[in-house]
Amino acid sequence: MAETARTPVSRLRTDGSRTDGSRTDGTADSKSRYGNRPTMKDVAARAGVGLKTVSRVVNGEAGVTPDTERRVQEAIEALGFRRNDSARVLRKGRTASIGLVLEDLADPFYGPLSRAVEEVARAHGALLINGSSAEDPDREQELVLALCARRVDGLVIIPAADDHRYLEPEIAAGVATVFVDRPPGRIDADVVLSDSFGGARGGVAHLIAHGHRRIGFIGDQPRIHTAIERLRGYRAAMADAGIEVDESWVSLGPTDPERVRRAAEAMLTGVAPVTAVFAGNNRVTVTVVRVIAARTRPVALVGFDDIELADLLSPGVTVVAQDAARLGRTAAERLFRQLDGASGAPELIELPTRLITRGSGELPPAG
Amino acid sequence: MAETARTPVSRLRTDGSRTDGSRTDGTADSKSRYGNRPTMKDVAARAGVGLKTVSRVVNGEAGVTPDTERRVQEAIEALGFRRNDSARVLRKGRTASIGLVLEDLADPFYGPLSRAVEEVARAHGALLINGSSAEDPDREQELVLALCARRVDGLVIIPAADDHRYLEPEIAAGVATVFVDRPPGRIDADVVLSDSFGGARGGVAHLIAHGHRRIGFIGDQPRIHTAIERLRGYRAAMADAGIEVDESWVSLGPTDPERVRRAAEAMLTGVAPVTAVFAGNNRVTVTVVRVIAARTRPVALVGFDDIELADLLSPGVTVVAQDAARLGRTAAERLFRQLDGASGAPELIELPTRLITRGSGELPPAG
DNA sequence: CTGAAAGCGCTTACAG
DNA sequence: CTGAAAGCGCTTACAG
Repeated sequence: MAETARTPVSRLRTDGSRTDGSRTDGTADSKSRYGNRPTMKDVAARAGVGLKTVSRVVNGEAGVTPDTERRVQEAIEALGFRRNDSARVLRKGRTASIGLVLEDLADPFYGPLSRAVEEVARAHGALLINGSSAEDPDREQELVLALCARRVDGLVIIPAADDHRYLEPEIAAGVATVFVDRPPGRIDADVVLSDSFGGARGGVAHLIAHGHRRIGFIGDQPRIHTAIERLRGYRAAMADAGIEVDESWVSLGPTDPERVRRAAEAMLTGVAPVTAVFAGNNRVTVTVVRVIAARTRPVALVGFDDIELADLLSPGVTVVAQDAARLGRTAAERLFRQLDGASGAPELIELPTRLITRGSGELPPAG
Repeated sequence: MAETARTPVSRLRTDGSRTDGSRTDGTADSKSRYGNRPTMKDVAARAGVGLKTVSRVVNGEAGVTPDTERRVQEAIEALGFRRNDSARVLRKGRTASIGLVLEDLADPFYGPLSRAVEEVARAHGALLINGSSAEDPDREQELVLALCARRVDGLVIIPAADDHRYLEPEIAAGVATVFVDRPPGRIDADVVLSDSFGGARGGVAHLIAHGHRRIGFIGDQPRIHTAIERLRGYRAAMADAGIEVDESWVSLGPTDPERVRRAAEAMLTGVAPVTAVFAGNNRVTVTVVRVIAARTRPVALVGFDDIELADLLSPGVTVVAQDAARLGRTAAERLFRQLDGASGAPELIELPTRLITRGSGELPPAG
């Protein structure tokens, strides 16, 4: 790492504010607070008007003569005044900010979802406070309650916990709440989900239609709702085709590469090795692709969630895609509808998935 | 989309607070504010103690008898009190929140960077307010100033604008600021960059070492600092090898697939077609991979930024990787050092890149 | 060990 | 058209 020191710069203010020593309220020195920023009171003093008049100008309210307005504007410019929204918020009761709690900011699946939530928030003049639960229920709760303490107007939560009763007082106190991707636990609240069951069932049926009968399922930990739903879809498709599932074909657990690799190797090398694998999410798919690529005998694969460059692999990876941006948009719109006073019963909104065939899911059974 | 209405739930509070009608201050009804949450004043009244004693208990300060503390705790539980950090912040002068402004929350390059910033913020007890500039200078400024109005303690900015003088009053007023990935324009501030020049130079030298002389460069728009630096690295490597650059080999512009595709096709089909391409960032690389895959004659490729599954393509994609997480971590640590009072001159910190060879960059020139 | 008063920087509800 | 007073829900600086 090269560290290059550069020319020192002054961090003193350059806007000339308060060179007149205008603080007149006799309070203790507050240099450390907000870097001693000018307040409306300072502006009022400089412009020779009342506090309320400054407030009117700053908020573009009617009822100020052009001349008065000009004098206030000049004082604002001269002092470099910027309204403290933190104080405004305290008085108004709405913070114009919402919280988004997801599993991991670094997971590409959540990028488009976050961006969609941000766009809706922006359209409503709200800022987005973002945090990762790291799939840890305690961390989720800690983060959610910290957001509530900041009095965010609403929360979009991709839950890690399976018990959200800790949110009941907050919801009762008026915090709008929408769950996404997974349902809340032990409370009733709005939730937007992809059709995990239907998507997985369709994906597995696709493999069956291409001649497979020994099909593996590798999914996320069983405490995660989507893992269970997708497994249920797998079992339904198998049952529909009259295939009995050998339990050695099914593996749920953490989605780190080592665990998934072991699971895949095991079901590909047993006495009744699978000829196809259904991967329960994007992380599983990526690892299974690697395992399959290292083997000589072809293995069919369908993955839940689309992944970048899936079309450029050989064969291309067939996936059950969910629309992450639409999940985020739908959830955020629902949230702002709550904030606008819509007070219907909590709803479950389920978005469809889409099978994208690219080759890996159309391979016939080997051997 | 299936919309399933579920059982209605009551949104009334379940914690039994204020069933005694304890609001005693005679103010106007404030039902709409924060959903009528209990305040320290309510807790104090219920526990029969002073406001300051409640504050002591809530903040874990010493000097409260066990008995008093117990009474206060009981009142807190009974009322479902949660401290309003929004009010606290107004008094304390620090919001314990930082802003992160990046180009696009949906871009996978920024995922690990955001997560790293979040972890550092979390370690310092701060929340992260996140927003996308959409590569629009006006939107960047709007977002940054909105964050300043909320009085975030600091800002981590991946700039879209090339003039940041609008930030001078804010920095002077004490807002800690660190730029990442690209330097600020027309102001002096801390900045953390990857070594774009050196990385590109090394990547192009790698292609030259494998026999290429006609090498294309496709990069981002020329107003983006990294695009210029990487092009400079390309030119330096070519000059080092005594190769004169034909300007038809160089293309800068937006990184949408159509533009990049046209640029790539043009330099691969001209009178002196290139035998290798250096791609200026992850989005360019992805499109160039697609273009190359559709052609019969092999083309060597080195891309700036690593991409997922790059190792599974054939050939694997050779890249100049930057450490996005380290960029974020370094910037955030620098930010909190500013907030802890370190008042040195602004510094430029440059992080090294790493060449990862996977095949595409080691192909010999075709034809 | 405890609490009343003043204040953070705004907006609200009035009164002129 | 304009502004003084009270208040949002906390913390600070004191005084007992």
